[in-house]
Amino acid sequence: MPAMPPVLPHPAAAAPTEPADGTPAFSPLYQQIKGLLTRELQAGVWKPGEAIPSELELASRFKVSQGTVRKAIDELAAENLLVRRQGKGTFVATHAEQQVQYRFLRLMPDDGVPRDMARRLVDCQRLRAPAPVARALDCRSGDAVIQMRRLLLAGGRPVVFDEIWLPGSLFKGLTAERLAEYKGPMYGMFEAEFGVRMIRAVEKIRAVAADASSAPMLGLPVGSPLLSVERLSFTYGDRPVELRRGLYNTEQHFYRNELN
Amino acid sequence: MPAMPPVLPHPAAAAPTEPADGTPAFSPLYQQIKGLLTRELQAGVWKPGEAIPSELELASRFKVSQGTVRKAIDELAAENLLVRRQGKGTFVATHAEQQVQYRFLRLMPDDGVPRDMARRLVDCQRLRAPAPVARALDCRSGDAVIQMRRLLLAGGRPVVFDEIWLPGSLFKGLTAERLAEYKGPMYGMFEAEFGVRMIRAVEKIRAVAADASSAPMLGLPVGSPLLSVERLSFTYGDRPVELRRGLYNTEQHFYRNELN
DNA sequence: AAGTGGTCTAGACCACCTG
DNA sequence: AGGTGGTCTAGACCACTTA
Repeated sequence: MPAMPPVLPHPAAAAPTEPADGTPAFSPLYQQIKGLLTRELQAGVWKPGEAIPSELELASRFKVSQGTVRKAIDELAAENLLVRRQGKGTFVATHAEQQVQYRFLRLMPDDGVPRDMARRLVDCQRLRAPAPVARALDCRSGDAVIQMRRLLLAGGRPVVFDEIWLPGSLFKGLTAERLAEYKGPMYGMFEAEFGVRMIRAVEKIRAVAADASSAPMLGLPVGSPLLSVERLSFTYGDRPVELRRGLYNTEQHFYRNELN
Repeated sequence: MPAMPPVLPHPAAAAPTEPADGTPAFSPLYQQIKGLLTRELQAGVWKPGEAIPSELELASRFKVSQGTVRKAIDELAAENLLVRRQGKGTFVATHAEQQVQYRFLRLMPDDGVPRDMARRLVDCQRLRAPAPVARALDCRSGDAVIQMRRLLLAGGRPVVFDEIWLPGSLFKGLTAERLAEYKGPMYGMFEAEFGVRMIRAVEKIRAVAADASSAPMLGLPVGSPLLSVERLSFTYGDRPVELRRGLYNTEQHFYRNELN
């Protein structure tokens, strides 16, 4: 006698084949599980670096098979929200305690050996969002934002000049002092101190000429070609939470990208 | 009575746990299947755009379950070697007949609406590989290579000036005429006419100043900042088969990149 | 030894496409 | 109706980690 086949579709999967509005909207079970896990991550049920419950535990909690939980976790791991470690468990991804110091920084020295860079804070102030910044951060022009500028140095020489904009509402109490005293990557501090986790980002890259304000910062003559990297970073739910414009001196470094 | 459990490990999986040399070298079944499929792709058993055998067909051919074939194909699809189409089959990926005209070109106009660009061939000649080109293409300095230069134009204005180097051994018979007459993306021609398929690429991006030879090509004054995009493209087995250096005018375009 | 993720199987059913 | 990929299950066993 063969194993009992399921008699009914799984309750959570019982969605109409084609809703009235024409949108496809058929959601496999594992996608729903993925959504539930994402919401718990967003709510901070499990902190960055912590283990989430085991696959079997989650399977019994959600009343699905291990394989279904597994597929959900697979996708979250592919999106770098979770990290699997065989024999140990599945962990919430974190920007801190990471082998790569800057997960989003694609700059490499010409010899290809990544070395870690020193940081030097230039200034940090609260002010009202200029219109383009407000547009990018999806807040109102004039809302409180934090602007901060800093340098990254390789071998004592400035290589990157960053100007960073953060929504004031999410980063209350962020001051130059707290920035200065924190060790490790800035995104690590953001998630540990402010609960803001950068999930993904898009960059717009151009070549520009160094102007009178950026040239001295990088110790270059005005007019030198610089890589302009404008980055918009997102947290859960595709909410933009950081706008950053970096000017890179690419005389001894390059921006590395992989295509496939 | 429960279903008969497997009595022996699957023959193909019967690899020693720890070989003498210390390298881990445990290969799950689906990885071995993936390797077999990759070799058949490389050998050209199935041409770009064609369907490969169905999962059940492959499963019975390899004497494994459908799930194992499925996982192998999943990975190949994630690497863009195969394309799955529900209800139709699994197909060999191709650079031709693709919705995106240039799969590897990340350049976008400022308004974000991708338009297709015109091509203009500048020149195309065979010559002996200079040392740096030979090093990148993993051939001997002095070997025959094809050098070709061309422009991409948006709205009639030049935006990209490319210099492309190809190993002569793989592209016998490539001439300016054949390039000019071919419609569609160049990589599409490479795979259709020469059986060379670009699988992945790495790019090194810098900001440079337009020099006396590039500035006129792009209709810009000498010294204008340009994005320099050096791309090395690989085919199966990580063999480098194209070196390309593009100079992008980023006044009205930007290079778009996603991080996650 | 126990717990975790990783692999593999066999089988059922669903969604999609084509004759 | 029949074929293809896509989802889901239940269960076994393997590899890795920790105690």
